[in-house]
Amino acid sequence: MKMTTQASEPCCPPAKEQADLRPVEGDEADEELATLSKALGHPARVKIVRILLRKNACVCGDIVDELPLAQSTVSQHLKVLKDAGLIRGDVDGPRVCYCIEPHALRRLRALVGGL
Amino acid sequence: MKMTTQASEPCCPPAKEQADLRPVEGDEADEELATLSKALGHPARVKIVRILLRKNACVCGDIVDELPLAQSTVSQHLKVLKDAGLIRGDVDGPRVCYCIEPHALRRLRALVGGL
DNA sequence: GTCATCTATCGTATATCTACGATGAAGATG
DNA sequence: CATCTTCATCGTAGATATACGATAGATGAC
Repeated sequence: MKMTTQASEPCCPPAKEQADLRPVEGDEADEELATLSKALGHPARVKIVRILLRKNACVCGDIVDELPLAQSTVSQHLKVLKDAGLIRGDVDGPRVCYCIEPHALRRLRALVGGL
Repeated sequence: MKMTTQASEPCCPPAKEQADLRPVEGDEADEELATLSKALGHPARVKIVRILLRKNACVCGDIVDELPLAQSTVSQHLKVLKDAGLIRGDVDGPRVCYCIEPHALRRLRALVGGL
């Protein structure tokens, strides 16, 4: 029998809305926008982000089931998103719970909006 | 003597604001967001987009001067942006005038905002 | 026509990306 | 302890990206 997504304790609390004062222009902003964009620059990764947003909570394990890709490939995509700061992965026993980093998404929106 | 950016006739008129009714979710939207993001996924291309936005008009020729890259490399980046639909290039005599495709940028904002 | 200018394209070398199967590490279960 | 589950990492093959110099094509100036 398989337990599916039984997030008893939320690993990603609401997180207080905190203003991001960094500039949306300049070399650093350019690098940042490029990094975040590159991370979103693959359909599978866009889908992963949507999955995490849709459930609006940690997703512990069954991301692979929702994509037509091998487990190792999904793990690689998750790593790309994590390295870019867009998602977070918290170890919860035998599995890892992934969730969105809301402030990274807000930052991306700010940077794209600043164009 | 070198003529610099003497855009007598604007190749990129204001373009009427037209609502984009396409969905911001689903497989097609995912592909679209991935394509646009990928195009922005390099600092040089972010800078190019900013240059075009800053002048708010066609830029005819001197994009290369603003980047620490060879002319052929800049041309390649421009092609990536053009293939993604983010910019347009109009031949104007001996040079080519590049400008932003405003609706593509709006579409990107809508897609990112829809996350 | 000849020359200069601007840009795209070709060829090329190196690096990164993307995908997979196989293996390894950590925790749960018996 | 032995086993199962879950996920990361390794190794690898093929594709794509990135950068450059060299070259070609188109246009304007002479």
